[in-house]
Amino acid sequence: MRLGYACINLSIPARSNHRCLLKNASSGALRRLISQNLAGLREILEYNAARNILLFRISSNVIPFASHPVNRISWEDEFAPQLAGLGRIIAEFNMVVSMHPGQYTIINSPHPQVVRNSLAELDYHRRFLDALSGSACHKIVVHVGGLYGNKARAKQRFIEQCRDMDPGMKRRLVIENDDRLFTAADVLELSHQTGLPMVFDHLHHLAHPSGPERVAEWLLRARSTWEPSDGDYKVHYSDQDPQKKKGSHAHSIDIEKLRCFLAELPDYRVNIMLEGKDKNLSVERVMELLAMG
DNA sequence: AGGTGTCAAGTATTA
DNA sequence: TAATACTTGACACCT
Repeated sequence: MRLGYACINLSIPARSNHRCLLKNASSGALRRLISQNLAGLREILEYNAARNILLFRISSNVIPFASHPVNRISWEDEFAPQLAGLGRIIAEFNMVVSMHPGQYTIINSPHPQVVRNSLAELDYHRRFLDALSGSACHKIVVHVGGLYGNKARAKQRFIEQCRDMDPGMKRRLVIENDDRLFTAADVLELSHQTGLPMVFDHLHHLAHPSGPERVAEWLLRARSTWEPSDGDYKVHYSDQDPQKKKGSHAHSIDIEKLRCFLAELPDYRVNIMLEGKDKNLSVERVMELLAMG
C-alpha cells in the first residue's frame, strides 16, 4: 500500500509550482521557473523517498503555461538531464506519481475550441509523465466534465473523445467521480465504455452518492477496472470539513475514520491519495500510526 | 517586510 | 443577463 499527498510539501521550503502572470511569461522567465520547479520537485521526491512516501501528485504548474502558445520552450530537450534524474528516483524507489489537470480541462465540452485546448493540456501532462517514466502506472486523473443540460449526451461526447484518442495518451488517463455532476455509477459506466480505469474518490462519493451499494462494493468495482499494466488501483481519500459545505476537504485525516475506510478495501495492493489540507503532515502521521514508516 | 488584490482557461448556479 | 463559486496558492504590486 502506498500513501501519498498532492503537490505541496509543508515541511521543507522546496516548491514545484512556481509560476508567473501571463504578461510576464518571457522565455527567460519560463526557463527560470521550470528550472526552479524541477529542482524543487527533486527535493520533494527525495524527502518522500527518505520517509517511504511512495505516492505523489505532481503540480500541473511544474511547466508553467505548458499548453499555451506563449511557452515555446522545448523543455523536454532543454531539461532532459533533470527529467531523467527525477525518473531515476521514481524507478529506484518504485514510486508512483500522478497529475491532475485543473478545472478548465474539459474534454466532453460541446465547444470544439474548449476540447482542443483541453487535449493540448492533456498532451502536456502526458509528455511530462513520459519524460519521467515509460510505465503506464503513472496516471493523469481527470473528471468527466460538464453536463450541458443533458447527461446522456455529455457522457456520449466523453466516450467519443476517448475513442479518437491516441493510445499513448489513453494509457495514461483515469477518470474520477466528482462531488456534483458525475457519480461513481456514472464513472464506472464510462470506464466500461472507454476502457479507462476508475479512481474512486471517497469524499466525492459521500457528497454525491449513487445507488444503495456499500463503499466496499464500489471499491471492488473500481479495482476491477485496472489492468496489471496500470499498476495498483488508486483511490482518493479525505474527510469532510465540518465547518464548510459538502465536499470540502478537511484540514487533516482522522485516523479512526481512515481505519474504517481501509477495512472496506478488497485488498491492500492500492495507492491512496490523502487529500487533506495538511498534505505530507497527515501522510506521515498516518503512516506512523499504521506502522508503515 | 507585510498586506492585499489578482490570476489562461469553463461551467453551473445564483441573483 | 451578469456575477460568483469552484480550490487555492503564489505572485505582483502596494504601503
